[in-house]
Amino acid sequence: MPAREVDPRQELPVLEQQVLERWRERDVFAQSLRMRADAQRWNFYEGPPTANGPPGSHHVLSRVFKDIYPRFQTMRGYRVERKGGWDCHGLPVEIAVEQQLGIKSKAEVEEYGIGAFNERCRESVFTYLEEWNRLTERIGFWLDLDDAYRTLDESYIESVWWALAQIDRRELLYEGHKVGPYCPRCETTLSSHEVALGYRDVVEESVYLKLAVRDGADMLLVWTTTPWTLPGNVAVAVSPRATYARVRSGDDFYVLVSDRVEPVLGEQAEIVEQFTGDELVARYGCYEGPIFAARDREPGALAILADDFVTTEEGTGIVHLAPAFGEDDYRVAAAAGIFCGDEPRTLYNPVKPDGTYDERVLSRAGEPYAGRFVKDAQLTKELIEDLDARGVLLRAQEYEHSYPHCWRCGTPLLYYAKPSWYIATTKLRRELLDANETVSWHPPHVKHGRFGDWLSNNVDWALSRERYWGTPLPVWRCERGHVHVIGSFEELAERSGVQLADHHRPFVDDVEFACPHEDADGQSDCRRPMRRVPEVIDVWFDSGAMPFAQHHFPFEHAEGFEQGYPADFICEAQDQTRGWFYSLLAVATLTADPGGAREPPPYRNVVCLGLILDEDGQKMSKSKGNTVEPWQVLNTYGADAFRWYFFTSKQPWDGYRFSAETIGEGVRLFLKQLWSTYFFYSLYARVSAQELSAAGEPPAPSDDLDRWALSRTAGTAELVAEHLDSYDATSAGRAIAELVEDLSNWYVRRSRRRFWDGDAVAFQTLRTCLLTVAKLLAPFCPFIADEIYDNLDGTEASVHLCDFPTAESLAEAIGGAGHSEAIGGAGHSEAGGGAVRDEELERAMALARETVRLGLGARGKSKIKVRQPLGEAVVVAAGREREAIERLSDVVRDELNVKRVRFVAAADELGSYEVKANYRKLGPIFGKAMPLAADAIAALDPARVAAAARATGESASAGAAGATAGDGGDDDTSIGISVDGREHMLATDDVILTMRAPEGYSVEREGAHAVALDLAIDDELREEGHAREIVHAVQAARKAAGLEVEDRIELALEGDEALARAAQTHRDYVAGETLAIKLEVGDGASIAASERDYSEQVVVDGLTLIISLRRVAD
RNA sequence: GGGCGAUUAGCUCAGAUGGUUAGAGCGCUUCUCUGAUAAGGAAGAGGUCCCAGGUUCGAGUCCUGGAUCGCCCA
Repeated sequence: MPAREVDPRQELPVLEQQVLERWRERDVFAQSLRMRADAQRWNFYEGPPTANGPPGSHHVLSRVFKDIYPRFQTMRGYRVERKGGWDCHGLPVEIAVEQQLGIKSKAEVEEYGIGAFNERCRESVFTYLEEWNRLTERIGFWLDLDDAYRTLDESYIESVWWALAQIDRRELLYEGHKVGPYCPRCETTLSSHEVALGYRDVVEESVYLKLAVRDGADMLLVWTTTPWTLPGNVAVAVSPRATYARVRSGDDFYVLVSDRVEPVLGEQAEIVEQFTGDELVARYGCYEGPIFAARDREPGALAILADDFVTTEEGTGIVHLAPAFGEDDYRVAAAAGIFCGDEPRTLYNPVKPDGTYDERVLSRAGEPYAGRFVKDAQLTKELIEDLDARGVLLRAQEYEHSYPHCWRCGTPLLYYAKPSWYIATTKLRRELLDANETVSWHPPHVKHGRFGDWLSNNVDWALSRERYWGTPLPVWRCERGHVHVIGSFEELAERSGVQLADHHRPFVDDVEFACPHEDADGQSDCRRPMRRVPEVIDVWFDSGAMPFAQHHFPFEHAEGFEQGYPADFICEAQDQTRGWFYSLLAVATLTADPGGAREPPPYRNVVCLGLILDEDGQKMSKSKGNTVEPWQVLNTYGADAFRWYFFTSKQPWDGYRFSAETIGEGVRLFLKQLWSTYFFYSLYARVSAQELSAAGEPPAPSDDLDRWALSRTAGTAELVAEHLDSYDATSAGRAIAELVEDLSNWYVRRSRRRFWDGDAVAFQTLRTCLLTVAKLLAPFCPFIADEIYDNLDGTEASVHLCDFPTAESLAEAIGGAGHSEAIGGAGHSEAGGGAVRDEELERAMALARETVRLGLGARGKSKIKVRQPLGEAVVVAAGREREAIERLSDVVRDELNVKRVRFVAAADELGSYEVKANYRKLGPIFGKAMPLAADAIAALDPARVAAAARATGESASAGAAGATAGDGGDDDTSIGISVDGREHMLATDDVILTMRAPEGYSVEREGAHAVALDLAIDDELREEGHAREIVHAVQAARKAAGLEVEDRIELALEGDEALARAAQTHRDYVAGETLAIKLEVGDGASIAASERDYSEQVVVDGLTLIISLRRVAD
């Protein structure tokens, strides 16, 4: 029996708070872990968020998906550790602190002091920790927050150092002088996956330049989208094999790639000569430079080079080279000997690390551009004016493209030559791709699409950051250039004699030790002091190291790490494709231990979530003010509603368009319907509590409706488990919704009377179904599921400590009787016992419901109310369908309110037919001749076809494989058509028969199914109809009189004679339905005004009725 | 410029392996039920399945090209 009364208008957010309180009291989460302590592991990794900003709706999305599968697998019997984690380091934190301090540059940070600055970072990183924890609990995300890993912890840092030392041992760590993406505000290089986070569409000025060749009047046309790089120009390049043209335009001669002559110069340009890029180089060799004047550059000849990287689809097919600002520029210029790649000082770079020009760059007027930020729009304008004044500008043109910006501070990135530490991930490309092959991606296209492509185009990982708040790069170097990577704190302490309590900057920067490398002579050790390089590492390496670093492996907890590796499941938004998904895989591959526990990949299944957009499809962002505040949703609709929306509204990788209202809709549809069913059960179970407990354990259900409900529930349980096993919460959730819909709108609706009557089997059935739904729903909506379970059963402290239901567990729940038979019984089930799952019955019920639907449709057409009984419904069905509906004909009869259900084998018994070809069957046979075959069939006599179909149908249902015609067309039971000189004997399913409405019946049909109602109403039926109307009217009167549903009454009915007669004839029925212990009918029947509680005159079926009633005390 | 995904009713979404008349929920209109009732049921209106070609007897579904949107990469 339900322990508590259920409020039909329960506010779910309030309920959820109560459930949360109960979880805390009963320590349910911890208990769910303890319970599975010895079970097989199923591993989950938490991708660490940063807590220096408040959590938003997109965090709710990822966190509920991170919850549902672990919760499900726990119920399935696995041990699922759920260690939380926090990403603590990195630029986001530093930037937040800089803003607090009103600081804008690295110089100011150093002035403030690295120690103090990092102390502020350490505090800032947990600013919103409390809110994160509160939200995590409130949305029902079970995560071990007390023992969460934190990337700033000493133990974590030491594990990261260990990993880097491993990587160094494999000779994959190196310092490179490369041109890479660089943020001039943060003054640090970024990695490619960070760059990927910050692309934005921008409109910028591009310029076409005309550069005079060394000898002669011809001018090379050069196009660039980055005018700011022109002061760094040292050469130009052409594509060696492309065709270039020498073109006359007015009085000038220009040189550019042939394909671009018209787009750049217009139609009037005249091609004078053509030659390849190589010939161009040979012909001209040099051009006049430099483009901009500089203090340290003399006018002179600059080289024209040829290289395949130059494309000819855009611009002019001639590009300028500024080796300090472009990867290709750097490579080509170095190869041409313009500077020495090993000697960075020979590289011409007029831009300082803060993104401003140095003293060397001068305007035409001789003014220095020093201190101006190179991407500044005003500066760009001045540069263009300057170019014009120098006579080298052909034209400037706005150009829209997407350009990378710093993912945290928004500053446009520069491609900038800077020494930086790299990991040679390109050397492991094969291993990365192989590991990816074994991962199941959801959705699958990520594997060979976005993620696979990314791995194929892998570039070395730019690891170092010239910043402060991060894991210090454990690289020490002596003046001879020897490099040593420290792999543990102990090693550092041994070498240096210094024990650090905190290995962050600045403390670690002061630690020195003697170089352990051999000196050049090979005889003695170097012994020169080693100092740490100043950089910290990319935070993405921190998070990628979490599988082992969260356990302080290999220094501690080797077992915890090894058993917890790899993850069976991780889940993040798709923006992590190049973020955490990559860093996890890369770090695992870099530190792999072939054949051991650390073999990649570090995860087996990835659920990749889409983005959250607002109602209008716009990306949510704080600046647009279109975010949906999670607390607002939680307080209004609750966590279950929020979760349910994310799980079931669509496949999560497709992204969401939503508003708070959208979520509310889901509540009404599903949660309220479930709650209402649960309320209904609880209400009557409590009313009938005494008799039910007196009756003891009810027998196993034998009623078809009960067995149907249980079978549907069992089938759904299997389906849900299957879907959740394949990470498809959407289909699983929708299956639950369909079940609840069936229980509410069919089982309960059909069984109401049994509940009023205290039918123990009905209670047992519905309780079992509801408890099963609660368990199925537990991973989705953990609050409402637990409330229902706790009130209806409560054997365990929580639904989350139960096993996930199966068809077998359901059989046990309703009494083992049927269970053993279920194994023996092969498919066909007989009434009375049998398996819980009865697919035959489910199909039959579906057919019966279809029949009812059609019958109600026919009623609707005829405008005869359901309350008016009719004589018969004629159902067109044959063979197995007929048997199925016949089995459930009581249901059909009752729903349609008819006296009889008559079956006809085919619709011609009712009326006339149309006959149509079954395209699906005949299409493959006739091919091109199909339209002719269809015409031939349509031309057949429908009645004959129907008769033949019936005959073969019967033989088919008797077990024959199909009717094969004997000899030609004279067989009575076969009809042949002749198409295109081909004979074909029609089998039953070669044609589809549909019926036309006959006279005197209302017919509703759909496909081959049809239901007709006999509309004739005789006196008897009419009288019964009146009686029903009278009951209806009295019930309304009871309600108007304010009576309780169980109140007994005295009733008097007076009025039209026909009504009075009907009431007399159906006296018992009327009295019974209205709970009247005394019923007077006829002229003068009434209760004295002083005695009655209520009286009214109503019109029933167009006739007058006077109702008076009096409540009788118990 | 390239890659991936999306585009189906006013809205949110379903539509295995190509098959007869493309579905559901919400919203709207009408009717109905009334002992779960600020619920439930039935019917109706509402669609160039983004466009154009192609393959096929037959395309929302397969192929090619294009458009729009989103994401990602140059």
